[in-house]
Amino acid sequence: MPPCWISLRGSMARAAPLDPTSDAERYIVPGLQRGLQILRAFDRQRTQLGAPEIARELGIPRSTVFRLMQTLEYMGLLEKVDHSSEYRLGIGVLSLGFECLASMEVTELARPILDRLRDETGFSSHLAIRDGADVVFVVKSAAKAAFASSVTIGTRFPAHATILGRVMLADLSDSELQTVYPTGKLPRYSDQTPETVTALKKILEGDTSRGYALSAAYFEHGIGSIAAPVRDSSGRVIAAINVIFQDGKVEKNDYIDRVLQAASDLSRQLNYHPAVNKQERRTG
Amino acid sequence: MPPCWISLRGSMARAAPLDPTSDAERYIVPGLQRGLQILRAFDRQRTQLGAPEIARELGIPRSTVFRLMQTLEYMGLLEKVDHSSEYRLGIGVLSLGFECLASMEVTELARPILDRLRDETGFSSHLAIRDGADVVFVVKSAAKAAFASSVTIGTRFPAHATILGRVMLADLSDSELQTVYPTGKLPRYSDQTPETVTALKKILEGDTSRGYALSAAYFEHGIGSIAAPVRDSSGRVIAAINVIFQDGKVEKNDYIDRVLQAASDLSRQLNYHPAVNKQERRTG
DNA sequence: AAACGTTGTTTAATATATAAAACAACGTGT
DNA sequence: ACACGTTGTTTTATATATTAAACAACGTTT
Repeated sequence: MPPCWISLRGSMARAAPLDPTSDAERYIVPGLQRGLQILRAFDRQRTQLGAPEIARELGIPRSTVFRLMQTLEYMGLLEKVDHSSEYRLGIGVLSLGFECLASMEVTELARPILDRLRDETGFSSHLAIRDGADVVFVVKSAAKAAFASSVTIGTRFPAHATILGRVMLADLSDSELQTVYPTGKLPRYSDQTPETVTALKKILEGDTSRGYALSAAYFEHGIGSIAAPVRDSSGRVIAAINVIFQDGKVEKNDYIDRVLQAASDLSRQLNYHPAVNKQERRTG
Repeated sequence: MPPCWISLRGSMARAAPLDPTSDAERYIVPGLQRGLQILRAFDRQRTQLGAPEIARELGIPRSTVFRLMQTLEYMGLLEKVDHSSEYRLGIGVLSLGFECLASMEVTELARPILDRLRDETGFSSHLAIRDGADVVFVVKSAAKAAFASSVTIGTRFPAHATILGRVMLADLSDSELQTVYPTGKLPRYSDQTPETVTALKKILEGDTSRGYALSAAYFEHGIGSIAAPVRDSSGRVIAAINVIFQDGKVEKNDYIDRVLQAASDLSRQLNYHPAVNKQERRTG
């Protein structure tokens, strides 16, 4: 069963602005906010929804949802499912997402690199970026083998529970970590997931000194992963590359260099110039 | 220079509702509509925009745009570019588009088929669906050669001017064509683009009898293409598969069967059962 | 340096969307 | 056949978003 935290509500406001005079939420246009909330109510599990269902879930009056959905249909973001009264996401939403992707330089450059990594290792490889406490997959090169990655582009995971995320979190300063995790508490997904920012930092220190991260038992048993950071010209980590495989069946060390190399290649294309004490690793 | 009709405004309302009592546009929520218009103002050419610019372009008061953009930022669909006052599309939009893709059965099934087609022919292959008078690319398998497809997922083209589009339009009845082209006039993109629905129908008849469509001089000189329709269990054309190549340099007939086979494979996976008089074609 | 055009942000009057209520049209169970 | 719960749609008073105008803070030009 697909895990429920592959949810798209990651970067999204859950509640309506509580206090109209509160700082960040002072000028929120409800019509727009709720319209977007409606769009986000659709996901892989629930691909088609009716107005009443959404109204209940979001706590918005039926007639308002009705109007909003009509607007969304008019804009091509929703479409009526056959002749029923339910809606599903319309192809119009594609334009948005892909324009976003297309405008990200990294993704353009990453594709051939991921493909090569996939060919070299035989594993599915991904490029992900961080959005707050989430990692978001933006490019994927699926393994040709029977065991291939099932994550799709746009999928979100909790950063602290994935290798990809750890590699990116490791670049943050203490104060930046504080911003990402204001409470200091982290949700658990397996018995190895760190529970507090302090515990997370310990793990990150190890990752940082090695320059890559191993194993993914923090999140899901049986899935192994190797990840390495991608840096831009300023030296900051802006993304991460990984490969995934069935844990225990592979000798991880054989692939670390490949992943590091791919990440390093991409970093170089982004005009990252490694510091002097950074050693080049190469296989063979 | 990239052509301007690779625009995402295809399925979108250009003007605000003119007459509030007119039929289809009676219940449009302006806040939502304009918020989405703002999102759509971003494209490959203009990846970052400021509020004044958008206000001018859409004819919306500055202060309104300001509020809408603040809402969009709050929802994770826009993000401030560094510390300037400009915005770019945020990663939040990915969640929308890809949930849509993920919910489309075709795309899941199409990928391996497109990859095989690409490997067999050496050309970039695509799956596209039709949205009104547009074709929208939804899956792509890029050629490994130097000459690869530059279209990205989500790209829109005028259907009547592309092979992919013709293959899908050919499945429409006269009345459906009427709905798609109410005026009967078609914009021209090359001297071979049909100008009227009547002229288009002539071409479509030929495509239908052959079961595939050839050559793309209707749209852009120098680009060749072969496309074939994908049908669902009801027998209706729901998508189309194509390969593209540099025109004149290849013997098209060598590849027609491959494309037909790929389209047929995908159709069969969608539970399409060909009619009795439909002959199976196979190479070798 | 002063005048000007930008732009980001806020205010306040007015135009407008909202949401409760009501209606119609279903299906479902009794 | 009737009562009941759904749902799609429309109305209408009221709550709310909109927008012109104004302010502040820039950078340019003269």
